[in-house]
Amino acid sequence: MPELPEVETLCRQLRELIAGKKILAIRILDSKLENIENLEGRTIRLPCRAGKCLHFRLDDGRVLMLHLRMTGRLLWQTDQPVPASHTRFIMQFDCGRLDLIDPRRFATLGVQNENPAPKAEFDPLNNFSPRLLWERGGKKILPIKSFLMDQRYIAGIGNIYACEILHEISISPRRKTSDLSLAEWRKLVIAARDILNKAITCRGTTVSDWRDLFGQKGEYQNHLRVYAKEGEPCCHCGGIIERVKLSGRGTYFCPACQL
DNA sequence: CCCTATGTTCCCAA
DNA sequence: CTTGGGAACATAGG
Repeated sequence: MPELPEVETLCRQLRELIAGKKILAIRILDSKLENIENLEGRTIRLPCRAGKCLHFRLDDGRVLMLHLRMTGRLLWQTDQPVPASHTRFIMQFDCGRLDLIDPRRFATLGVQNENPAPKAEFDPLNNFSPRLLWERGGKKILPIKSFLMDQRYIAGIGNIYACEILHEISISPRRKTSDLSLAEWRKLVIAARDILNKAITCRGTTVSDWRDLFGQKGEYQNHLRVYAKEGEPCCHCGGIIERVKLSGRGTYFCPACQL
C-alpha cells in the first residue's frame, strides 16, 4: 500500500529510533522471506528511502532492503512481547523492536553487498527536471498515468498520488505521454512536489489500513480530491468524478476538467 | 458468491 | 522493441 510519502514517513521515524543502533537479534517468521545471515551484532547506519523501498545500510557495508508492496507495515514495539498476527520479521534493538506485519505476504526483504544503483531515472523530490521528463516522455505513447506509476521511470508514485497529481493539473490520466507540452511537464513537476511533500507532512494517506511506525493513521486522506471520490463533485469544476480501469488499476478523475 | 485493494512481475498477444 | 491485458502472488473486507 505505501507509496513515496508513506515510505518516507516510516524512514524519518526510523531514523530517530535506529540510526546507529546495534541489531541484537532477528527472527524470520515467514518461509517466503529470504533468510538473511549474520545480521546480529551489526549496526544500522542512517535509513534511506529509494522510491518505495527502504534501505538499511550496515556497518559491514551490506545493505538490507525492504519493499512493503501492498500490505506490508512496519510497527515499532516497546512493551508488547507477543507479535501481532501476520508478523513476518522482527529486528530487536536495545531500545525496542521493529516488526514487519504483512497479511498478504507480498513484502520482500533482501541483502546486497554494496549500495544499490538507483532504479528509477527520475525522483520527484530530487532530480525532476521538466525538460528531461519532456525529452524522455517524448516518444512514449502510453497513458501519462502509466508513465508516472512506472518505477523504471519515476521513483515512488503509485495509484493514489498519480490520480491526485493529474487532477491537480487538469490532465486526463489517458493522455499520451508524448502529448504533454513542456509547459504541462512544468506544471506536473510542481504539482507532484507539492502533493508529495504535503502528504509527507501529513504522514501519508490512510484510506484503509496504512499506519505509521507507531500505528497512527495519516492525515492526507482529508486532502484527497479525486481518489476514492467516485460520484462526488470535482472541486475544480463541479463535474462528477468517475472511476475507470487503466493499466489494471482503479483510476479516479474528473472527465469534465481533466483533458 | 461477487468485487475490491496505496504493488510488482511474468507471460502472451497485437 | 513497445504497449496493453490478464494472471499470479495471498488475504481481508464490503
